[in-house]
Amino acid sequence: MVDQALPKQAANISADAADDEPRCFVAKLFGKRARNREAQEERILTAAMNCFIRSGFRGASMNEICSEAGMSPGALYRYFPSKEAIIEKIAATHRQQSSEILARMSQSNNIVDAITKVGLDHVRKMSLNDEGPGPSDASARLFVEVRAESMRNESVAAICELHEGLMREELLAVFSAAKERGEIDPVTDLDLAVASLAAMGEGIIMRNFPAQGVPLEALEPVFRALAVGLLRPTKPLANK
Amino acid sequence: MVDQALPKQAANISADAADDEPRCFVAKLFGKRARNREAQEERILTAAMNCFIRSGFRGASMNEICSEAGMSPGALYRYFPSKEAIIEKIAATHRQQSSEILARMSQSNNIVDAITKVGLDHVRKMSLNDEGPGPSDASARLFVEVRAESMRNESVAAICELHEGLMREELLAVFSAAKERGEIDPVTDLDLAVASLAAMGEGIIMRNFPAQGVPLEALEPVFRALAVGLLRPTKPLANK
DNA sequence: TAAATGAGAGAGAACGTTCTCTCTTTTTTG
DNA sequence: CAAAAAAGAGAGAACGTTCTCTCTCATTTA
Repeated sequence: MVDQALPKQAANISADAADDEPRCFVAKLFGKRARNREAQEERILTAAMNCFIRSGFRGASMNEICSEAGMSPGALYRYFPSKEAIIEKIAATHRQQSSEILARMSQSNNIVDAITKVGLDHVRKMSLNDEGPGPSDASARLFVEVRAESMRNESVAAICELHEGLMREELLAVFSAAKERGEIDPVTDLDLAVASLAAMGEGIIMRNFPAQGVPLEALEPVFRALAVGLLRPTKPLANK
Repeated sequence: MVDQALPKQAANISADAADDEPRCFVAKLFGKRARNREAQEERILTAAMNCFIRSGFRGASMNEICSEAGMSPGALYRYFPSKEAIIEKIAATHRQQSSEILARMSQSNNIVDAITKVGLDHVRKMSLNDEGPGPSDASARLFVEVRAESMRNESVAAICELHEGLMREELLAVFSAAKERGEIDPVTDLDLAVASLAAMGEGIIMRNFPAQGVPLEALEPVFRALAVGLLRPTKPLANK
């Protein structure tokens, strides 16, 4: 008696889960409705990002975002409870993209090559405006905007700290491994090297060299010099 | 008849110009009134800077600035025609402080020492909050704020470009001199080195290491490594 | 038909700015 | 030098606009 409903639900999951008209509670999670909701949220986020790039977090109004999304305020507020929530979501997405590049850092056994590559990947990803519209320095603008906001908005600060902490950990792990392999001078302060590299990488992303006519390849020796200078790698055949 | 008034003014200039109660048109420039006006402008700018550090250019309201300055809107608008004008003035002042450090760059004949020193000076000046109140990363906040604003505000962009152009010129001149002295590998791309150094310096200032517990001295080897890596100086007694 | 979705007017607060008025200081006049 | 006139400085209410967000009501979807 009590357990009559449960087998029914279970049956529905296995039988109708892929249907167009789900009739059970999983519909909320996987049905057409849910898919539409996600699409709308995406639409809003894309529009908001364009507006924030154009006018800044504080400078862009909800009306501007609504227009860009082709949506009424009533509709938009069905998907996001506040402007703040949109800001936080966009800050999180943007910083996550950064940290994902680091997470896939190659475990090459040449530490200088590894960080040169990761630096270039980072700049490539954050600088080149893959989608058509918008200014070529779109990502750099968003980067600075998020950093500025994180300095006076606790929620955004926490979001940044989360992803930047991950990035620092990742870098530190790779550096530590290289140190143990004897690739790096044991005297090197790894924490300082990580922090310095991160800060300088931010500086380079912020100024958006590719958008100013400096080709990506030109940055290769810059990152290499940075890596050599900060990590003081022992030469392949050390002379000591 | 027509020129009766004029000699009177001229006489006043030579006789009473240094008095407490000037009666001629130079009073407008050097009198008590003018001094008071400057003091008030200063008061407004200081208040506005605190507000902008706290809430950002767009986040701070004119009421907030008025309260901080202990002044009514009516009074404030007597000194600045708009919020925009205050923003521009503060952006200009902040960037000028940066460029002034570069302008006094020592003409040491050791290029690595020179840029290490200038880098440290820059961080010291921009990081340490000399005045008492406000967060310790006040200058870094303003730095990021100005950079963000410069990416979507043409007036602020022009102000930044002015001072940053001066800084680049100064650096380039020093580097060129060093190159001619044979201190730097002739192959080095000086323009790229200048741009990279500037970008990385901005990154370091932005992250405000001193405020995060990293002492200034710790940054000395970082700047040194940066200089060596980017400029590829020839060793005192080159081995080629 | 019941629930989900959206449009759009609009509420209410906050915004940057201006206006009017008062008080003080400076200059001119008799 | 005293009185009158002008100019400067500031306070604070009020302006029109714009802000974020809500509410009502129509339409679509299942």
